[in-house]
Amino acid sequence: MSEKSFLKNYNIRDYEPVSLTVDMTLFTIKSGELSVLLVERGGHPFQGQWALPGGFVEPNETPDESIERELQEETAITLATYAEQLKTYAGPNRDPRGYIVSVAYVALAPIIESPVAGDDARKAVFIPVEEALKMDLAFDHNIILQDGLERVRAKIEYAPLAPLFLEEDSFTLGELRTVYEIIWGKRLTPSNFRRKVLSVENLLEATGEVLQSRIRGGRRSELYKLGTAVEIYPPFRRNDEN
Amino acid sequence: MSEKSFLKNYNIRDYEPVSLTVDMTLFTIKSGELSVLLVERGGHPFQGQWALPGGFVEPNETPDESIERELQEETAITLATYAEQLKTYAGPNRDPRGYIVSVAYVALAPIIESPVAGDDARKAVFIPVEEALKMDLAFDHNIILQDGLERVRAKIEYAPLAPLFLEEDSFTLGELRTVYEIIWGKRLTPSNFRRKVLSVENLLEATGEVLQSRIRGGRRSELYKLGTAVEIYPPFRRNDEN
DNA sequence: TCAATAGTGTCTATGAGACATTATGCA
DNA sequence: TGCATAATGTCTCATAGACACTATTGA
Repeated sequence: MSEKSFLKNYNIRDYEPVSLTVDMTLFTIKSGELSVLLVERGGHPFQGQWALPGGFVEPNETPDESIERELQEETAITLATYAEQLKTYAGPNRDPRGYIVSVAYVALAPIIESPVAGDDARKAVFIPVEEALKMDLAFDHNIILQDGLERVRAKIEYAPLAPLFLEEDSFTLGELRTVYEIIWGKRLTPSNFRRKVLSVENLLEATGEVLQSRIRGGRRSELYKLGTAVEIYPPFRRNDEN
Repeated sequence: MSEKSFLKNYNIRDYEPVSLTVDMTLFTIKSGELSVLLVERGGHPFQGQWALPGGFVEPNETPDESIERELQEETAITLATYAEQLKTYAGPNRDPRGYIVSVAYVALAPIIESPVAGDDARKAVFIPVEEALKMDLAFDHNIILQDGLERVRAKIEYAPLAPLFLEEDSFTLGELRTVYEIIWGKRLTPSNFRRKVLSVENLLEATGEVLQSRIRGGRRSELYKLGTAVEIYPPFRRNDEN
């Protein structure tokens, strides 16, 4: 501890301190649309404007721990969510309060019916990404959202993340396909999708069960759950022409 | 300005300030091996130990600008280099001096014969990555190096970055193939590699010239330079079994 | 001549898109 | 019966790996 104090005087205080925050792009699928969680800012700057949820990193936390805490606070209940670091946005002019470093994350969650407002009575709602991109978000959050969206679209090509958008552990191939269709914004041929996912070793595991209680017609489908594969290889492809 | 001062008192000082640094994994190919630039630390902590080059971000800089400055300082001359953000490493226990945020970058450069030592008289040398990974680097730099290496190996699959390891603007397909072979650590079939790179639209552009002055035997090869393509699609594949 | 590298061409296996066909369920 | 979704199967094209073969140079 005494050494730490000594070292603190060494050269670290020659530099202007900065503040560390985390921001997240929390995606879910709501009413058939890929949506992102936005909060209305309760304080300055950008008061009253919409922003990505986030907050300051506590002195005893890593950013990973901080984002985990934020996720719990925003979604109220403990969800089987997923978060990974996206990119860091920093500079002297991002925030009028000073030099702010924001470590941005991408997080995925099944639909949450009522995300709770934060401590400071912020409103929190899921907004379809198409709409959110057109809004004038606080800070540089439009750019962060754009980057986060691209990450999600790219990453489900080779990582088994799509099932995280589904509420149940077991799901039908049609449900899984719908997730891809919504995120990529294009239709996929059911038979080809089926062949593809089932050909990846250990990606899905058949439960042997069949989905009961269906709303509209159609053959009852088999239920699958995630297998042990950590990578989709060869990856799916979302674009041929693009 | 008065508003800024007011806002500064709003809530930003409720949080422990942190220090912002950048670190880079600067890769090059030296003597047929993928190598990374390491510096010997001149000051505490980890004095005398090897580390990735980096430094504190100045108050008026973004991390991107900071890494650009570091690159210039380390390589002395202005190189056609490339740098992109890798990941941010932060936490209360990474550095005995306090809470340090390090934004890590991946940078690529053609071989630099004599990288200069930094202001604090540090030694700077390129070390083959295989060796560097076995060393006990300062801080969490072993992890950063591992992550940077994986990024390079993955990214040359779909981004036209490999030519950045070559000194000249124009190069032969054999030279380009060798870059891939060194980075991936596996042999590629020359004819298949040729077919692959030439089939990607606008990836390479034939100069019409032929390489003169060859050391050992072999047919003289045509010279190519980078085209306008920003993406290699469909991507190269480095692994089938893996 | 031989060795070494560049460049061309061929065969084959794999994977993905397109799409037909059958199966099963509800209204 | 009609419609909707699930599941199976087939055809074809594009791509990549393996590899044979020719071309061109220096030693």
